[in-house]
Amino acid sequence: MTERKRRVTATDVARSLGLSRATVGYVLNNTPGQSIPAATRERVMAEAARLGYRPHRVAQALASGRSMIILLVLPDWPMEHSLRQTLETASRVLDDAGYALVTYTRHEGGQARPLWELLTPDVVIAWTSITAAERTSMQVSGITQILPVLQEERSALASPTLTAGTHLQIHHLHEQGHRRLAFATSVNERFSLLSEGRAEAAREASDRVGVDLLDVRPVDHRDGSVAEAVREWHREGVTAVATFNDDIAAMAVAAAQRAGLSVPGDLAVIGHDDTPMASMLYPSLSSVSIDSVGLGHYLANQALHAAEDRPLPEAPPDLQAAIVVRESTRR
Amino acid sequence: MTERKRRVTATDVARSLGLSRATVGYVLNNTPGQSIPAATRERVMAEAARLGYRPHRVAQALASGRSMIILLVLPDWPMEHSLRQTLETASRVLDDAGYALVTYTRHEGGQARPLWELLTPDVVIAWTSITAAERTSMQVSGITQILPVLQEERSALASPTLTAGTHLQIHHLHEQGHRRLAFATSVNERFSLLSEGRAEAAREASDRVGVDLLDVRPVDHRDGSVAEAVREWHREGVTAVATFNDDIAAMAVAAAQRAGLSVPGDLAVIGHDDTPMASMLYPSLSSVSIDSVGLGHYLANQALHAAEDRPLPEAPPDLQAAIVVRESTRR
DNA sequence: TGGAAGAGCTTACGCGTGCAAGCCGTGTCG
DNA sequence: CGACACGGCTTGCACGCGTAAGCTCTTCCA
Repeated sequence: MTERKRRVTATDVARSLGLSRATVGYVLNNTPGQSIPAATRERVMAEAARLGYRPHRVAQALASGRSMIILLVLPDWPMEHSLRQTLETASRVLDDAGYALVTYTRHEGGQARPLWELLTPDVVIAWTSITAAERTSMQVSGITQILPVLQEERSALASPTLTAGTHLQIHHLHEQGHRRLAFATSVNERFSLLSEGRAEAAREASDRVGVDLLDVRPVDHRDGSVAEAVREWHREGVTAVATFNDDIAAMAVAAAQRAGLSVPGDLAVIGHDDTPMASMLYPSLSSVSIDSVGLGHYLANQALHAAEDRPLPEAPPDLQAAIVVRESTRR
Repeated sequence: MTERKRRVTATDVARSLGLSRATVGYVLNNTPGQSIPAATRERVMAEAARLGYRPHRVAQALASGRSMIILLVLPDWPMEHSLRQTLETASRVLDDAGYALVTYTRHEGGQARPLWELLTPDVVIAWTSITAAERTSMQVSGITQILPVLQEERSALASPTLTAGTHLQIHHLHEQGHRRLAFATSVNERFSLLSEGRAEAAREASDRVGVDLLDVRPVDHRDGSVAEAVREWHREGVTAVATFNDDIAAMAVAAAQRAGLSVPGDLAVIGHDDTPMASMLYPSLSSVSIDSVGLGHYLANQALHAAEDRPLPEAPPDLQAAIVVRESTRR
């Protein structure tokens, strides 16, 4: 009784029906090129259901050479709301196609055995730059499909999607009548890639719409750099700040309030990502909402193409970012 | 050349050395009960390294019946900072023992193929209540080790750890001289288990220290219920609010400010979980910091014991919660 | 009426590994 | 001098599945 229950295998189903395992396999997999009468098909399906047969994924993976697992390597960012939505969407799309999406956040300290060695995924999506060593490790583990998302070379996603919101921020501030702006990024090293990209986008957008971007700098609340930044901005006549994300925006608002400035009266602030937090604060934060669902679809499709060795569609995703206007920039 | 590189197998190593595969296997696994001279051991190790041999986890899993994967089913909460730290810790501990920790957040809509069917983990840790159907699905998939974390029956973790912080909140507010309190929970259904637990803890703690807990209610910023709550509290002489988490606390602070009340002057507010956000706001939020690292160790150890069929230690984890005093409750 | 075509199966191998059981040669002890 | 232990290996099966190749019997047409 303490003995562990053996799981039901395809052999059990076959034996119970007096058929061969192959036939059962053909039916269950709907293998093309086999002539099996509907009657037999039904008998097999019924018996499999009756016995509670579940294919053993591990054995399938070994035999077929495909694990039906897609591994998404995430950057070490706090998991924001929009990212979660993206993941959910991607996961659902992949699930419909029979794949499982597993997410993996790397540790600071570095893990001894990275997850791709254990899971043998069919595809790895690298939503963060991966080192040469990691790349080698993947290849040695037999992973041939490695999709970069943020990498320089093939960043279909990087430029348009991840910086479009920044352009919108600048446009919005300009529309609100602001002419002297600043951009605040994160001191967090992990964001550097994205942070740089958005800062650059802010410069471009400012040039284009004709406003002065007087300052771009990383700020933090712990070392007093936000406080300092806010003071300087005010002194130099900056009337609005665009930020890298909602966290930075929240910090900027708090610093302004501490300095006795009113938001948005003395300083307008706009965040990025439209975190739930943005609408919870006072003043509520204007922000940029990302098409996280669309992004999820895009990621999933990229992965599916790669998994089935089809060429990747080169068309950039049609993702929309949108300004969400709230109190922190409303006049 | 376009042909996919075959991966290096133990057979390759054996052949290249003129040894049998079994010997290679014994050396690589350090199998006890085998007498293999150091010289041979070294030859095998060297050759394996030279060829870049990596054991095929899938084959290992099939042969040994153990996947060395531990699946953590997470509630559908926003992934907070402390949770991330818990996961990192647990992941690292498990990694040292050769296990991989995979996290899985269930979808609202329900996924067709849950991850445990695809990964065949050795252990599933359910950090959220799982339905009977899910339990059956796991068992059919051959998973015998299912560890509940939040479940009624065996909630070694639930009561002490997840509600200790609430007691601290009440004590802290009492110490600060507050005598008429309220407790704000989340309207979010997903939190209900935890939410209820903490609300109950708040009642207990209030009784014990001798303060009046005048109101316990779920609040939200979207339907105006926070605003209403703050108004009523003020009218009834409530001077301090303890909350379910930092999000609720932030909402309460914002609502108070909107109503023209000062925090903490007119209303003191304390959060829970010590989110990074807590220190970014103005006024900064007092909160409760959880021993997330300790929790991670605890989870990992539970999983390890289960994975190796050892009895679970009944001793409750020695986890500490601590008040972090910031502006929102400082007089 | 003979042969080909095909329907409806089965047999058998491979995926890469863990591990029980066995096999040969040398040394030791009674 | 024979039995026996043991070091140092090898042979071989199992894990559960995908699937190529083959096998038998019927049908159909020249």
